[in-house]
Amino acid sequence: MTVRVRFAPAPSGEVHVGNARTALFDWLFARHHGGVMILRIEDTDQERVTEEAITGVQESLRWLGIDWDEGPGVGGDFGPYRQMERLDLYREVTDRLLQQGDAYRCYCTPEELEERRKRALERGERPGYDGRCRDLDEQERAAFEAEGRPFAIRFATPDRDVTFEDLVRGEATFRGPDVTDFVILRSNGLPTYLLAAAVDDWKMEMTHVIRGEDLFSSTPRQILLLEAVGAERIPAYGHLPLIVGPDRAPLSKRHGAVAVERFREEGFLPEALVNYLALLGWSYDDHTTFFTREELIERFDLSRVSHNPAAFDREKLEWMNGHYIRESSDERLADLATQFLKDAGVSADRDVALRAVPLIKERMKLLSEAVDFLRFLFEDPEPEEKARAQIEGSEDYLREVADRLEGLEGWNAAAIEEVLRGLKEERELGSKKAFQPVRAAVTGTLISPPLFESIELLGRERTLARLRAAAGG
RNA sequence: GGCCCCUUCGUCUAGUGGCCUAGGACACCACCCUCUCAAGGUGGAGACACGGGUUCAAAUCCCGUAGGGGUCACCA
Repeated sequence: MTVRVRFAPAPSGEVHVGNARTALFDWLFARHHGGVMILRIEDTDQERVTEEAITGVQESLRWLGIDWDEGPGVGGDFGPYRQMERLDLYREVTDRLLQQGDAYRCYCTPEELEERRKRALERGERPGYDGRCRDLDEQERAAFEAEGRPFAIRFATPDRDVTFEDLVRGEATFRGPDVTDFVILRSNGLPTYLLAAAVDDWKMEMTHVIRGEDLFSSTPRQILLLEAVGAERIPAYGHLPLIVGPDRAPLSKRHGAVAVERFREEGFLPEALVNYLALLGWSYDDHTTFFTREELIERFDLSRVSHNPAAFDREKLEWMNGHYIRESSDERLADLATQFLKDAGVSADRDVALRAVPLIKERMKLLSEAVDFLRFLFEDPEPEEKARAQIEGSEDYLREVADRLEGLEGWNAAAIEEVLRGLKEERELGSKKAFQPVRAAVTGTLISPPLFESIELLGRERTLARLRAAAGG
């Protein structure tokens, strides 16, 4: 049997890392088993889903290197892969359920439901649907119809327990009375998640449904639904622990960046995010931290997925990103750094960036840091406050440095270092006194790539000009 | 509130009754290296939520308590 798994987002904004992690695990599971990865767009909530977000999901997944075999852009034998293009299917299933007596029209208005839910909660009772419209008699029904009341279609859940084997948490049982009747078709004619997802999982022949823990309790409802429509096979379900913020509350924007796209913009490498996310809720052994994509695919196993919510730790992600930056080729880093520089409004030259990359690759945790490190190579610096403080009082010294550098025969880091160290010795200066004013004058900052190499890269002409400008002419 | 799940260093985790004096990683501290900042090296501090059992033996099994999370939507 070919493993078929799907990632089925409801694109209403940017891709949250929690969803990205779910997508990753779906993908790793599919690839590990040589199965099929499907991307399905759950766009039945017309209020929230946007076309832009639908494109965004695909871009984010592609950036992460998560590809799909069926879905938007690639097609497949089980399409269409957008639920809004499958409405006939859902209506057909709903009609069948209605005919079988497994579903009924519910005339309760949202206000009434809200009111009753509130009262139930106050009385300490279960707030789920109370089944009021399930047993309306002909007269009551006729009255509502005559009134022209809009109605939704509810599934009449059978009064029996549902047990299933969860792929990550083991056997789970839901008691009949705890699974209340739920809406499958809204009054606007669109299906709810419960119906659409279940029907699609069935029709698209999903073998495994791996999703977030927030969907855990929708499982019995979907199983009941599939049993009622006579699905020939019901997928195996697995629920992943949620990702929470440092305060253990659900991870959200107030915790900082949570969207994949934001991480990209901030200068994270996709392999760093993937490696980090893989380790959020999953582990391989007691010591392995770095995994290539291939190793992840080979070793991924749902049985090693944790059961408890994991806190997102941005510092560890950054550390890991630094590791991957150091591992990256200078060529790739040069491309990326140039792009970040340009996005920051600095007209950077790729060849210069390539020569500078070896100086900064072990200094960055984020690619965006390349901007501050390399800016001085492309534009004359406006020394920051602390840099100015270093320059003040060192004017004569800087002038002397300029004079000596001007007479230098070769122009390379070693020769430049010799000159500066020579002067340092002559004047009996400490390292700070000797080099920080120069760094300040040349780069406009006190934190920069190594000085001598930076000066070499800058070139004699610009170095002398900056030194003399700082010295007051 | 009902139901369900979870609870090992601050964080991610290893651990499936004796290998645990509880291992690794991030973060933190100290030292080394050093032109700034990093990177790197060495060392350090730091956890089995609590209370009862079971057992020769429990982080590991059972019960309870506390805390956290999920869900009970015409949102997914």
